[in-house]
Amino acid sequence: MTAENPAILAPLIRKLESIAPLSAEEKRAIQHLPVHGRTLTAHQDILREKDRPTQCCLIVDGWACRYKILRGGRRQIMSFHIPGDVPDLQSLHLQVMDHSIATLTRCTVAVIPHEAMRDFALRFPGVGNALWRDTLVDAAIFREWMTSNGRRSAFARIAHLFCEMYLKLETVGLADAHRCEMPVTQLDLADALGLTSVHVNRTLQAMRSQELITWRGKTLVIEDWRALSAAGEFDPTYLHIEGRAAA
Amino acid sequence: MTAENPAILAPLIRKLESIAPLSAEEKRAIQHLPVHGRTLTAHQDILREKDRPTQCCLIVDGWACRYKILRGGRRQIMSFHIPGDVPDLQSLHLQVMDHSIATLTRCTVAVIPHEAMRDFALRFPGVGNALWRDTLVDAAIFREWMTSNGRRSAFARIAHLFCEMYLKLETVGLADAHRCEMPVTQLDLADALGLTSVHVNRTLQAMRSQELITWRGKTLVIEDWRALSAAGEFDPTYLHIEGRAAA
DNA sequence: CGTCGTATTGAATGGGTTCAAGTAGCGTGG
DNA sequence: CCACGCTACTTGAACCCATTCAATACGACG
Repeated sequence: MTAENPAILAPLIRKLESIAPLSAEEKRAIQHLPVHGRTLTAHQDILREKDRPTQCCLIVDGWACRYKILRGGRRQIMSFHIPGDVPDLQSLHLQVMDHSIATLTRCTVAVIPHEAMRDFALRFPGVGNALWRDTLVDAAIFREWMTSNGRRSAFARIAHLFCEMYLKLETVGLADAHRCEMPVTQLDLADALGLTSVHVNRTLQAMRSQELITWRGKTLVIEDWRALSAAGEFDPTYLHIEGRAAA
Repeated sequence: MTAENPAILAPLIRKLESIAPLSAEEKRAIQHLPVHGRTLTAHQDILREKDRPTQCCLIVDGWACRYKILRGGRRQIMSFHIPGDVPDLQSLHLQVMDHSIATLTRCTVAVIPHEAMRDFALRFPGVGNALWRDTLVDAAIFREWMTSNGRRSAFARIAHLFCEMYLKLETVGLADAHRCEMPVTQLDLADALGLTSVHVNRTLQAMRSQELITWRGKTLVIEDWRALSAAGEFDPTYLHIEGRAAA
């Protein structure tokens, strides 16, 4: 029951290396985690509120999100997840899911039993700390989204999110030159930012007409990083990326 | 440099016991953590954005909050903290503060060096796990506040917050009979919920006229828990309190 | 008893929503 | 290769929840 394919764990290694250096031994150990891969179609639940999972789910390819549905069908998306992320890492310590997790695109995921994760964190406390650290960065991102939803205009919220996603992708080697994948719909964006898709649409048009971004197909290009990050009041400190300070 | 007064660490023990059982040995070890107490007046910063703290700060008495100031003086309060909380626990793993922490009332705090915290978590992995778990519950609360700010009406946001704070206080033995301290101003509430104090005021009046709450001086009474939690769509699952299920 | 922070009230304004209709893009199968 | 059908995107106009600005009342404390 070892990895069917060593490549399946490469995104996790890249992610962890962006948090803390890994020894050769640690990398080898990660490669031997007992995982198995699965392919999921777009818009498919991975976990649902109230579930009690016994395994973690690493995103190998594609995008996923956490979300919650409220009365009346309102949806709040709480985070977007990209290859290398383990969106349900928290389930190691919190039995019950307080939100759902779903794919946004077609996804390849790797399933890792809790048991294996726990053993691993004990045998390699350095990696365990990196994992804890990662959940703390996630929390910082939640705080920032809370701030956006509470105190920023629609224009600033969208700008801020684009800057954030670009940097996260760049950090794990999935973007450069201010160009990245953005395979979500305007409705997904609206539900992440506490807006309506109608208003997201109008605001994106303003953003395009000011030549801050291009977004066609599933590719986002940030045409003017300075102006966009200024509009979003974006300060990357909260992402805690090594060697990256305030804008 | 041991605790000047064993009582100073009692709130931490009560909090940790609400997360996981503690052995007698663990309790004794906590009592011997090298802390020293400080008293702070209301509205005083404990830590500021960009600080690089080398110690943690346990709230022994009084209320504190995390917050961030945006351009134009807008403020977002990201959490309220009560006795037993260690609002800067994250600084163990994240060097730079991405937000500030301040007192809301007169506070007694206990300062604990990072070093001592880390040693302690290594010697008592059970307690270390409880601490990690606590940061994950904090993250769940951030997600819930994000959801409030994004998708709930002013009325529901206030109702939701009151239910949450009451339960948190009750869990550590600081409230019962639907009555608790709420030593914050309407402006603080507004900045936590992404509203203006004017609108908070009007919404509180509606809430009072429906006889859901009484809030005079610094004491909140939830007169109708059922109605209030329904109005706030409050489901305590995200607080991950042992033995407490959905409403 | 004055003073400063907090709470309250009124009226005008506005950012974002709602509802409803129409258009473009794209994968699929005939 | 085009017709079909679905989903995502776009547009317009009316509406509303919450903000803004400004003024007044309260209340705790020295």
